[in-house]
Amino acid sequence: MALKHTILAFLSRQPLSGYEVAKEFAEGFGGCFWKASQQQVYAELSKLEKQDRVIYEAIPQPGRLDKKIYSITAKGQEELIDWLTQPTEPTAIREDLGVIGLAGHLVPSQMVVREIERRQKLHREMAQHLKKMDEHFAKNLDLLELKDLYMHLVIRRAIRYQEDWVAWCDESLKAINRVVDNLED
Amino acid sequence: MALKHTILAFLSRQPLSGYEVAKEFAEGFGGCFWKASQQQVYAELSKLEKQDRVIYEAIPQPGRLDKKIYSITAKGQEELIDWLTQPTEPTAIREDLGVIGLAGHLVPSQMVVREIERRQKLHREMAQHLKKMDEHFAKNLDLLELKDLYMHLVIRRAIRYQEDWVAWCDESLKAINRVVDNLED
DNA sequence: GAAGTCATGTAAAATGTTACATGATTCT
DNA sequence: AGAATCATGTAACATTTTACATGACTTC
Repeated sequence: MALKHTILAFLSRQPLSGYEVAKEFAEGFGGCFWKASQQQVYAELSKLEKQDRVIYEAIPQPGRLDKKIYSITAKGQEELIDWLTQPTEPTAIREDLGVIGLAGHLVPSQMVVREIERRQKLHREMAQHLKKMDEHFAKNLDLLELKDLYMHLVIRRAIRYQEDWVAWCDESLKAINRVVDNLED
Repeated sequence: MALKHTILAFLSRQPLSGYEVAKEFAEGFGGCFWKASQQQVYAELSKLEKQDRVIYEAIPQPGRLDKKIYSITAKGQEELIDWLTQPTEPTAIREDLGVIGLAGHLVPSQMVVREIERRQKLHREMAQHLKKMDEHFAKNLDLLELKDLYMHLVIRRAIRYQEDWVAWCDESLKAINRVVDNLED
């Protein structure tokens, strides 16, 4: 399970509130390669706090709930490093669109085509968005310190992933059209 | 949730026993884009059976437990088609190696390099294996009927995915080496 | 004789998703 | 005035993972 470790990794860079951690997952770099809901984040943080992996400082805010600023502890960092030291396992692809490969013959090919086109557009947009996030790093590639280079590489991973989807959609649409045209002759 | 639908999709091609479905996930095309353990498969199948999405015929086997051959029912096929008709959502990438982008600075860069090299080798092997599975389809690309073309496209998706990993590893290793060399000067 | 394959499951624990709940502030 | 953002959570449910359990047949 990497949710725990991802949160620890966030906090190893800088102290953050639960709200900020959740936002990081939803919009930030974290969301490039891991996903977690707000509820999961709050639950995990309070668990980590009980285990002394993180501590928080409650900041009173006028007219609002206290903001809990979480920081990683020595114990937390130890565990994180320990985890970083283990070999990683490739994650299995879990992709709904893949089921079409098994059961696409049950629906008209036009529907498959339309769905692939829809997905292609989506992935194109995501790639675009990620590229914007990466701009700052990509521009100064030769000046980056290691810490930022790693960040850049993760975003690059996500960009490639999205672009690969776009290319696959292209390839697939062409192949389907070819076969469908053949059948019509 | 697509486990249910993936199993229904398998069965829409041909009746299978629980054991065979599980094998499909572990080794077959199904494993390209979805993953499920044997226990999950058996649990899901008996649930689907109670809901009349599938039925089974028990085949007695000498000196062995009965083999339960599951087939999809009309109701099951209806549900599957219904599901195929909905738009799919891209799956979030969940990838342990990504955490390194956030916390790689906590360990020596050599360790990061070694891990990326290890992963590159793994993905190269997986791509190789998938290409073998695809050979039969790739050879007869222009003769494939739609059903088999879809299958080919799913395998292609998986191949691209693995090859994209390999290329990213390459790119990343070069970038890290460049920065590390700079620091040493 | 040991390892691997065929064949089925149960049970507990960990994780993740969905829905609900509250309430002030800031932006349009 | 309504929507979005900041800020925290609880509870129920679904899903996944891990460990356990059994036993014959086949291949090295």
